[in-house]
Amino acid sequence: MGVKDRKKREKEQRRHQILDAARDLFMHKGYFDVRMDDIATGAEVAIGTLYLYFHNKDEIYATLCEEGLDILNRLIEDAIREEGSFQECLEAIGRSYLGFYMEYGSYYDVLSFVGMGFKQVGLSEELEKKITQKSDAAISKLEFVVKQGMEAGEIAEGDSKEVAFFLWGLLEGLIFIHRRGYMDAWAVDLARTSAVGMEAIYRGISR
Amino acid sequence: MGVKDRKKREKEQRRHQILDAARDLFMHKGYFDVRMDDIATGAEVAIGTLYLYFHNKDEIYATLCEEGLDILNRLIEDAIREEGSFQECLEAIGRSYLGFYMEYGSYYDVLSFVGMGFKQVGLSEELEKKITQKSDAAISKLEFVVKQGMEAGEIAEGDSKEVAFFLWGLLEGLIFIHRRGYMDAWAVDLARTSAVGMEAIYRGISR
Amino acid sequence: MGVKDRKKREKEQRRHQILDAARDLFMHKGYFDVRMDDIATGAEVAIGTLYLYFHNKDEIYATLCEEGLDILNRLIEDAIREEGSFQECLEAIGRSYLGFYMEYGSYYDVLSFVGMGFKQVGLSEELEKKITQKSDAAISKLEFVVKQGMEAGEIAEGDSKEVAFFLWGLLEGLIFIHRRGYMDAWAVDLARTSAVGMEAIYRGISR
Amino acid sequence: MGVKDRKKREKEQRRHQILDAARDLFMHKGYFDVRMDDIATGAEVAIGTLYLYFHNKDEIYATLCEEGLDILNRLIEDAIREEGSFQECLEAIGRSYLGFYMEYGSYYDVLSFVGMGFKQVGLSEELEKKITQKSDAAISKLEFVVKQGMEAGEIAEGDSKEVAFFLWGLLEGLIFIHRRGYMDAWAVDLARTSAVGMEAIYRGISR
DNA sequence: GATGAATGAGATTTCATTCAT
DNA sequence: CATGAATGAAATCTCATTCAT
Repeated sequence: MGVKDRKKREKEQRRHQILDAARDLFMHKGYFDVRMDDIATGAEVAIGTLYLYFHNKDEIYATLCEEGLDILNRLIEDAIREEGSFQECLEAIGRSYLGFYMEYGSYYDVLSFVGMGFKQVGLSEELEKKITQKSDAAISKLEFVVKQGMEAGEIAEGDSKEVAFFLWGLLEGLIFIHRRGYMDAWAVDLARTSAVGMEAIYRGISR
Repeated sequence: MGVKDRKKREKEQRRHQILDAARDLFMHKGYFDVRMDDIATGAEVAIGTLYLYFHNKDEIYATLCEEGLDILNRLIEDAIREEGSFQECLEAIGRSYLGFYMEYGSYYDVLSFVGMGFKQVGLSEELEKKITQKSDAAISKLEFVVKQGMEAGEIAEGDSKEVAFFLWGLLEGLIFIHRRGYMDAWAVDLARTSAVGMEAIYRGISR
Repeated sequence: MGVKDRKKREKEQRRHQILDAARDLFMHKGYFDVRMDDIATGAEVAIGTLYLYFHNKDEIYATLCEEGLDILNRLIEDAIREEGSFQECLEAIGRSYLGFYMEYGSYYDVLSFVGMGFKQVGLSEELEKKITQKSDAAISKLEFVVKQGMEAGEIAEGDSKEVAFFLWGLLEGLIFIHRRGYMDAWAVDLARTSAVGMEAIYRGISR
Repeated sequence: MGVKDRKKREKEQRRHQILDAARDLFMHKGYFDVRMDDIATGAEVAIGTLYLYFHNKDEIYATLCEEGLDILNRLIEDAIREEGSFQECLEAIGRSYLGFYMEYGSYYDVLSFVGMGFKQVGLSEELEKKITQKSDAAISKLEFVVKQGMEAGEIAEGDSKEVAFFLWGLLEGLIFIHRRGYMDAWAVDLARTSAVGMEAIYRGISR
């Protein structure tokens, strides 16, 4: 009994070791420059062990993508759940998005890579569907918040989808730029710029 | 003499053939899925010939990046040169940026890949410096425009760098999202969303 | 005491389970395409258990070969023991050989593979010796029958070894051809062809 | 012009180098124990070169099979073409078959392996069809000879297919036995045994 | 005695780059 | 200058065997 449990726990642990090592490597070197050898070394297991837990390199990668999206969605949901005005909600979402990027940067990189439209990462259609689904979920939530803001009269009427998209675009774009290193080079702060930008938009669309 | 000229012309032409083939391939298949063989076939030259014109695969790639950035910078300069109010200038820049993405999409993809922050492309530091330089040039121009707008009293005083960055961020983010296919899936128009978003920001920061 | 007996019985049983599973797999998929995992699954034991009963994969294979040869030899002995003329004896041997092939086809395949003359199976010298020994036993018996036939004046004098070999060759060759599927393709019956062929030879060598 | 010709000749030569090395290795070590490395070393080329001439290991193997069958068929045809009595023709065919085995033993091994019914060698259906076709051609020729012998009244009437099969079986079986090393062990000569056996059959079926 | 997770050597194949012609 | 056959390092994945529990 206890033995079985411990074994199961150990297996789970090993799986995590592998995913942790892989995430770290994918983040720093990108999908193509990570060798299965590297992951094995990083996880302190033999190469063969990797294939005991995952079918192939792509599956490791795919698993990381899913994990990342789950975290992101949870963060956004949390941000929305907290009640408050549209403005407060917007701020919360922005903080969540940035928070995900700052705290789970490795996932961000992993996900970006998939999203780039580079088809070489032979992800299964299943995963692609999952990613789209989970991303759609995030957009839906944002649009819902916008709609509520309009209905409450807090912001001007308009195409809620469009508004949701440019809000998302601002966040995504700033992170993208930060990721490339331009903000550090220009001594611009991501959080501040994001806050100021969101506020500008808010003022631009509020009644 | 005429002979020398012709030879030179032919060499230039051959170089273009190679770059054209490479750009097309990199755009459609991504850096890693393009083989030197493919480029040679596409350019209708022998594989060895590629190495007469470029040191290696990365250099071909690097040259394309530079070309792309040159075009982008030229477009932005053109947008700024046309005189007018800050608002008009902003709109012109937005249109230029989007225009670059729409008309020179292949360059955009190529550049995005570099921008991933991943080191996997293995580009030389020299190229990285060049790219940073040329990107910086673009930001400088944008910041300059913002500063002028502030000095002219058209928009509120503030950190011009910050404003420049979130304007850029909005454009970059919207393109990024569009590139991933989400806009098509949600039936949202890139140009319209961009215009509406920019206007919102403008209202948010104008006096 | 009963306990010890039961244990011994269980061990013997387990050994059989393993051999049964292995024979079945080797027959259907060939030596190289059978994994130790497959055998373990088929025998409903853990992979480690295989190594409690056999040193390695080859030993399992070798054991099956021995079993097969033992059966074959027993069948031939039975055929010879029945008294009668040389002709009757010859017919009985032919029927036995074919019977072995038809009823114990899995052993036949297993043995053929060894007989390929290829060293790739990597069997121990010990096994090779055993197989040769047991095959030699079969030939000896056949030669003895031929010699008796000559001495009895039923067939012409001659090199009894040679005669034994071409009798064996006919049987072996027909089975080989049948095994490859040519008889089915040409609608030729193995048993009949063998009988007719043996009879032709008999007539050719009988006084 | 001369240059092109020489290049072509060299390519053909290299192809032969590879096939020669491969045939030798397959003969001595069997399909599975031959590594692409071994073939490359044997042919004195780099590993990559192998893949310039053949798609994969199986294709090398397949090419050897075809070559072997072509040689065999040519030999049989030659044997039949020489006019003469059925008996003479039969002897000629036997000599040819044995000759193929003795002189082109490597091909024999290669072909036997395919014929064993081990499916692991992932030969294309195309090749399998070719092999069947070419083997069928050989059988057809043999049956034709038998039929002529019957019509000429040299041998007794009967099922010509059956007769053809047991003649083939005798040859195939003797070679098979020889290949396994039993003849050497028993100091029996293949050629003699074959000749005596064929003659016995001939006597058995002649009028 | 039984288990099965872990091991890691080793196999096939790819492709950027070179260099003799 | 142009060619393209040859190179060989390197990557992913398999599977017989071991050994701690």
